[in-house]
Amino acid sequence: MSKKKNSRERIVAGARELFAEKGYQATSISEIATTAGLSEGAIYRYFNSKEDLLLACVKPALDDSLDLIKQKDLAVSDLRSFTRLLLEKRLALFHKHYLSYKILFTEAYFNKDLFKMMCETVLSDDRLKAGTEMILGFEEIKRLRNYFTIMLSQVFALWSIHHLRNITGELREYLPEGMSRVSDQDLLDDMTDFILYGITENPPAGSEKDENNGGEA
Amino acid sequence: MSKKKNSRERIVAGARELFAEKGYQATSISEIATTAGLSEGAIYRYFNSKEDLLLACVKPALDDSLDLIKQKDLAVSDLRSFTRLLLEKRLALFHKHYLSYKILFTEAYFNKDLFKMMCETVLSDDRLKAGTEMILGFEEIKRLRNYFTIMLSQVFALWSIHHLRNITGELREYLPEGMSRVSDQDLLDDMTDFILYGITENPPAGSEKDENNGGEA
Amino acid sequence: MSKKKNSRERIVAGARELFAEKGYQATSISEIATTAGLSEGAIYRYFNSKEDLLLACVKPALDDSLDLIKQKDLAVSDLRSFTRLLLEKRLALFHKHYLSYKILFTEAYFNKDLFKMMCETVLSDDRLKAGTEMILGFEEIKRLRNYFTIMLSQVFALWSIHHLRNITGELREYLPEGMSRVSDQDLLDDMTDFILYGITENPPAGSEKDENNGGEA
Amino acid sequence: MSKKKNSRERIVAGARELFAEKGYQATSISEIATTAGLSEGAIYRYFNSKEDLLLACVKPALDDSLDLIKQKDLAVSDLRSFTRLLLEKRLALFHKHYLSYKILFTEAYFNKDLFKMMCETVLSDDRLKAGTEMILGFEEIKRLRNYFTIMLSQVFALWSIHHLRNITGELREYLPEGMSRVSDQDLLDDMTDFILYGITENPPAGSEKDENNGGEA
DNA sequence: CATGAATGAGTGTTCATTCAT
DNA sequence: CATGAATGAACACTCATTCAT
Repeated sequence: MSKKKNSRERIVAGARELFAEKGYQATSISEIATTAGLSEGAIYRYFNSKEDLLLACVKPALDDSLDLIKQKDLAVSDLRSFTRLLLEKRLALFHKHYLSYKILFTEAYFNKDLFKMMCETVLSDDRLKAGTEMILGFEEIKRLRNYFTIMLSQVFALWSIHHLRNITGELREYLPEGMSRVSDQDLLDDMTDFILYGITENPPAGSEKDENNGGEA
Repeated sequence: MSKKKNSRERIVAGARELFAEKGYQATSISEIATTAGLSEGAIYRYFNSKEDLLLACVKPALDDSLDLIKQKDLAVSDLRSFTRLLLEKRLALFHKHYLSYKILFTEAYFNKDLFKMMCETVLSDDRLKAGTEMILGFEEIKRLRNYFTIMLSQVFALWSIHHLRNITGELREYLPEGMSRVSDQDLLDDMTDFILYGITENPPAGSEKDENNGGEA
Repeated sequence: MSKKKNSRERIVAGARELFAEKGYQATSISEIATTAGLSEGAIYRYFNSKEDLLLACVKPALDDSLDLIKQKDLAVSDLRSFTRLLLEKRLALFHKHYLSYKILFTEAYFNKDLFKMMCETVLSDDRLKAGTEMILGFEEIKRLRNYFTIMLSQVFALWSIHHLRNITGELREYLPEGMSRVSDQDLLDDMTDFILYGITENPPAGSEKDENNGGEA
Repeated sequence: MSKKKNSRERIVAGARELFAEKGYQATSISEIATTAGLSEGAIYRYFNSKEDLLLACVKPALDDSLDLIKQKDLAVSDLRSFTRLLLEKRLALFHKHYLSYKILFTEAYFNKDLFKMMCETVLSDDRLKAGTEMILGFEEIKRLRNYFTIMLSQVFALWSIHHLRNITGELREYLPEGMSRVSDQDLLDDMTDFILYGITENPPAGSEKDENNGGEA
């Protein structure tokens, strides 16, 4: 059983890496098998199809993602902490499941099942309801009209920053001197301030980041 | 000659649509030929390879994109107008070259040549220098540390919003009641305010068209 | 030991059903194993190969078939009884070993070993000699020239009728109203008369149960 | 065009031979391609799938078969001529399309589309209606109850004889001295007499075969 | 006596590309 | 300019068989 589990996990891990690296279509079962140290046929003992394997690669990330907003520790009282915590959790997910999210964001549009899985996780009724309720508790938010859309877009913004930091190497020859390597803590603080106060306003005294020394994933 | 040009353009237009719809790998030359009303062999009279065709599909969008920041009309004096104009130009590009950007954002990571083309356009020395100079002229910006990164991320945020609005149909079954269909003008105003003042601060009197305290979708 | 025999028989029974239903090539060892409630590997404890299993499926039918003409009760004095008895025995075999004959008639031509097994059983010297001797005893037979061929062909005719009766369900949509469901007894009587007197001559008085002038299906 | 047609026909002819020789499942596209002097991929320019090719192999035989009973020359006045002509036509089809019928009789049961094609041809309403009408005109037929079934079964009987004559070589080692090599004319005469009068009755004077010297396929 | 993980050769099928016409 | 037949390598997937346990 341990051997079997080992094989399955080796397959998934290798496939995830390859799918993220070269794309789903450009990755062959044969490559995945070689990476896992198995024969092609062996893959099909664990997965019915290449697509099944794709879904399996991404599932843990979506499961983890689903738990994000349910967690009790999101129930913080002030908007700044709430916003930062949300970003922090999201960034932690991007760290932990970087490859999976890379796969998701590039393949989901072309794969109906993946798209469905992603939507059902990200846009589940429960999540939306819980998120909306939390937000409605904050009076400081002045412009709610597109709050949902804006928050969603900031997730992609955060992803794009995280992703760019990860491919700095590939960008080096195109970027003048390499993008600023900002620490996670600084990035989170900056984004929190940005979301709350934009680029022109100073954060209110006493709300500044110095108080945020909490651990990070 | 006009016939030839005609054929070439029919090929590119059809290929762009197919690449955007189904992805590069999932689109066959045969399909493209059929769409263009030509034979498979005819494609190779205009393009040396499928990849060449891919690059050709995306080139006009990148060329247009390159002109964006060079234009004189970006030389506005106040930060709000500058920011809004930048967003507006960007959104206009997304409108005009929606299919091309869809292709870029999904294929560029997996195609070295496409990636290079995109980087050389988006991250060209000229662009960065010009952009940086403009920004340095505005004293209102309080937190410049990651200004570049943040602005770049907002481009992806804007793209994500635009894209989500375009696939509303596919999302309908996953979203509670359909995402708010905000007009381009409102979207640009909201994003400008968001970037400048965040979600908590009111814009300075007189800088906004409207007071948006309405409910949320 | 009883367990083992049990397993072996379960395998053979399941395989026979699957081979008859889907064909030899289209049936996988894995299916057979599942049907028998065993693992794939277990099959190879009882059979050296899939082909071995195929032969085992069909063997009992051939063994039974071999006994047919040897039996003493075939030694009847009149031709009608002899002919009918032969048909009756044959039909009984088709009933008892329907699946096996289905396999035989569809696979034997493509499988040398199966073909050999079948020929050695059906066309054995003993059988032919015994059959010929019996026939030579009947003076009523006017045209012996191809008696052997004709009798052999009637076996296939009988099989085709029996088989058609078994797949009535699948034929229903193609047949006007469903083929006449004739009882075994009537079928045997009809065929006997047909073989002896054809379709135009009435059987001699007293040699038939009934006068069949009824309509046709 | 002539080249193309040539290829298609070479593929079909080769496939038909291989399917008949080794069975559908046991024949690979690669073999068919080699036989036709083409690459594997080329097959798919002419047929969408292996199954399509199978149907194409068999179609001409079924088309010809469909025409059999429609032909005017079947409108003969006496039962003997009618019966013999039917057998003769059938045997001619078996000669002309021997390989196709071999395929049909071994694969049709396992291939729904083939089965359907065969049934729709053999059991078409028109055929049955036309056949029934013709038969009803003959008063000599004493036992009509299973006339349809019996005639159908005689087709299989005729097939089995024809087939056995074709595989005499393979049977030689199992048969005492080789089966009687009866000419087509004699076979048809014998079978006609058999169907009309069975094995015991002499045909009425003057109806004998000497009058049948007609050409044969 | 039985398992089931693993193999490896094979399957039907697709497709970018070439080239004679 | 354009065709479309042909290639050949690749693909996802299957399966009879083996073997360590």
